[in-house]
Amino acid sequence: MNSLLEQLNAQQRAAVEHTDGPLLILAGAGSGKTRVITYRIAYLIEVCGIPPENILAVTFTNKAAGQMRDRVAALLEGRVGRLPHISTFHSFCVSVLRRHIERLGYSRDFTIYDEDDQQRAVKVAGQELGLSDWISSPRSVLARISAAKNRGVSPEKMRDSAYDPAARNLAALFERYESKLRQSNALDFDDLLLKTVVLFDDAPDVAEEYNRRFRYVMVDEYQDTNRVQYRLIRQLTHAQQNICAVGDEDQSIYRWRGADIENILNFDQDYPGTIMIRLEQNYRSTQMILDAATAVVSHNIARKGKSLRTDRGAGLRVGLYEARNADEEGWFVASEITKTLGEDSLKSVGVLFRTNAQSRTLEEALRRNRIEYRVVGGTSFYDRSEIKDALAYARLANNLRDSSAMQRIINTPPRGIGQTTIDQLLALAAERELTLWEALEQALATGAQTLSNRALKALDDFRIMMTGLARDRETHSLSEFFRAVLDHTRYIEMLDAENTPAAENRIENLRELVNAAAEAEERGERLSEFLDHAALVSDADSYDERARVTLMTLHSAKGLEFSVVFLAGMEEGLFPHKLSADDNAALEEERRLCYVGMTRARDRLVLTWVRERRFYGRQSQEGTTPSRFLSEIPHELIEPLNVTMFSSKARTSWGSAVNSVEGVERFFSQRGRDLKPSSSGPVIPRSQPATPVRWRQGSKVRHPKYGIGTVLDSEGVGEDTKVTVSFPGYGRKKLVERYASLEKV
DNA sequence: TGGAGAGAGCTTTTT
DNA sequence: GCTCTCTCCA
Ligand SMILES: Nc1ncnc2c1ncn2[C@@H]1O[C@H](COP(=O)(O)OP(=O)(O)OP(=O)(O)O)[C@@H](O)[C@H]1O
Repeated sequence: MNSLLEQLNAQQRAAVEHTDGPLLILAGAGSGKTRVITYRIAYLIEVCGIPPENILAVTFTNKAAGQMRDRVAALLEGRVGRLPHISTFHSFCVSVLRRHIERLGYSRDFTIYDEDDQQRAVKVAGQELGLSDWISSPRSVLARISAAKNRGVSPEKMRDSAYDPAARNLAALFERYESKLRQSNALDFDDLLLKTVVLFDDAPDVAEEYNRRFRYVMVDEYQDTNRVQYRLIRQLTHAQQNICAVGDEDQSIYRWRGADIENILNFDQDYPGTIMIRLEQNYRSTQMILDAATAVVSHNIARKGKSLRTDRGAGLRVGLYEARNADEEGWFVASEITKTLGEDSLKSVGVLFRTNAQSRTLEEALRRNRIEYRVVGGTSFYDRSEIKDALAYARLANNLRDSSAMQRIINTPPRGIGQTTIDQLLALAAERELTLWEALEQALATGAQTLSNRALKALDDFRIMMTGLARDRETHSLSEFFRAVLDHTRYIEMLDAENTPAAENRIENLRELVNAAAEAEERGERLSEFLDHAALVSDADSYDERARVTLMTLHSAKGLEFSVVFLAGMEEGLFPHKLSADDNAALEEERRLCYVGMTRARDRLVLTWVRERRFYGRQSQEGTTPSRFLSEIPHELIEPLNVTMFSSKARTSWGSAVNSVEGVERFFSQRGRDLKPSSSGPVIPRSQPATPVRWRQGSKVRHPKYGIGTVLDSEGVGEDTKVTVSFPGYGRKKLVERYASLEKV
């Protein structure tokens, strides 16, 4: 009990013991903010005797929520049966809405629309309004709709303040999009938050209920709350004011999706009597790392500044490596990881980057060096098309009004319902303000003349099948239901017929889905809960602390820590990203992102940048410039690592000269590009004169994943030969002989 | 209607 | 390099 407090420093303890009244913890990276929340929850339960169900802790990601849940459980050591409600903003809102959304005129089995669904809805809205041509990309329209929602702007408000045609078009689309979603009984991600706020406004009794229930509310990463989340927290705490918010203004990295740093800066005005506690001891990083990170973020003008110290000792300087291209960057990172894990196989390594596109090259390098790794984010299990299809069937069976799900699968597998037929249904739906399902029923009932008999038959078969599945949903267990879906829709049959390794892979994934359903069933989940889970746990390959090596974007890394961190792609245009270049506030956000990334490291931090980086595969950008963030780190904190690539003789003669970023650059400009790979490190592949004999153009080859394909081209010799092959269903692939295990047929 | 093949455009970051 | 979209043909 008291041992809880013993594991905290004086300020942290003060924060934990201050249980009642508003509390704000504003502190830098690695100072134990999250730890305070965790201990505070345990303290409230164990020492103050607060029932767990009266405590709510909100985080931004599932990853963070899961970690916090685990830590609280570990602190309580099973002495308390139930755990407090620890969840993300979004899943908290879903749990509220699943109970009370009827008050807003939706039904409780509402569907959560993902990005695909949203795009489909925008496109349909555009078609109905005759604005299809005006929409340059549905994504940008959606981004603006989302921004409006996060600011709490309704379609009506947008329309009333629209003075030019473009703004009026946008407002019209927004309005139609909203009515499409409502008609489909669907909410998008932003709605989950927004509708909860509206619900609490419109139904004060419900708001009261939650205020009474959650006597203690904790919010992690408060600096990244947007306006809607802010209002939600206010609503939840207005009665008791027992709120504990923690955050760090230097780690605010979600301004672009509406996060408002004013929320944390004005906290004491919102909650009179706020106690503010600052934590100034960093427990994570060495002095070198901390100094380097602080130096970078100090370049932000709009910043209060705070002090942070560490007892962890000076540590190693921040490594800096300049690579010729992204491949070499990958090889370098891989060889360093091999070295690191060779010294201590229990170390954790984080490989962080600005954009998801960087991931593939790095992954490839790790794979080739047989390093096990995990990727957080990116395409998750639930993003795969076959899984989405299966879930779309389930969604439609669950909610026949879900037009987006229906549009997705009405002709997958192909069942003779082509684009013309679908267009007619859509037109009918638009004309009579029907859902797609209702349009189908009406078309069948009235025997719409414009549709061929063959099309009508296909539609009727589809209707009968879906009605059957809707019934199965009620009579079958969750896993049986999914089996029925795959069976009755002949989805597996379609994949079987393809008879390719990829199709088998997809069948395997679908089996996995059935397994997941069976597990959910054991936990007592219903279909709608299962679907919520699939919609909300988007980074499904959630962070596994046991994994030695983890790849992810800087944004995903927030809140985590690694013994060794690689920050790849430190180049102007990439980081800071070129799209932030002419907006000072955006640039400062990039700099904070850099601070977040650097402070993830406990013992060692290595920054890498690349001289020539390819974008979209082809266009090679001529000569990149190292990121400005690199030059913002004092030279004495940097250790140039390229030196190790040369003989020890070269190192001594150049040693002092390269002890700076400029020095490294000068060094390489004088030396040219003839880097010699170090003898211990992995071999850098280099292209060789083309003498193609082994892979004749037009010959057939077999690939374990893509099946049989036709050779289009090959370059290089021996094991390094790169063969370009066209695989039916996959298109063109460039494969390196050594890794691809190609077989001649 | 649907498959294959070719071409265009695209990527910042996430719940 | 990848994916969505268009076009052509059975
Ligand atoms: N009093 C303490 N004694 C020992 N270790 C501590 C203490 N406080 C925090 N730590 C350790 O310091 C590290 C950082 O803590 P935590 O993740 O809670 O910080 P944070 O402020 O939330 O960090 P960030 O904002 O950078 O994500 C963790 O490994 C944690 O266990």
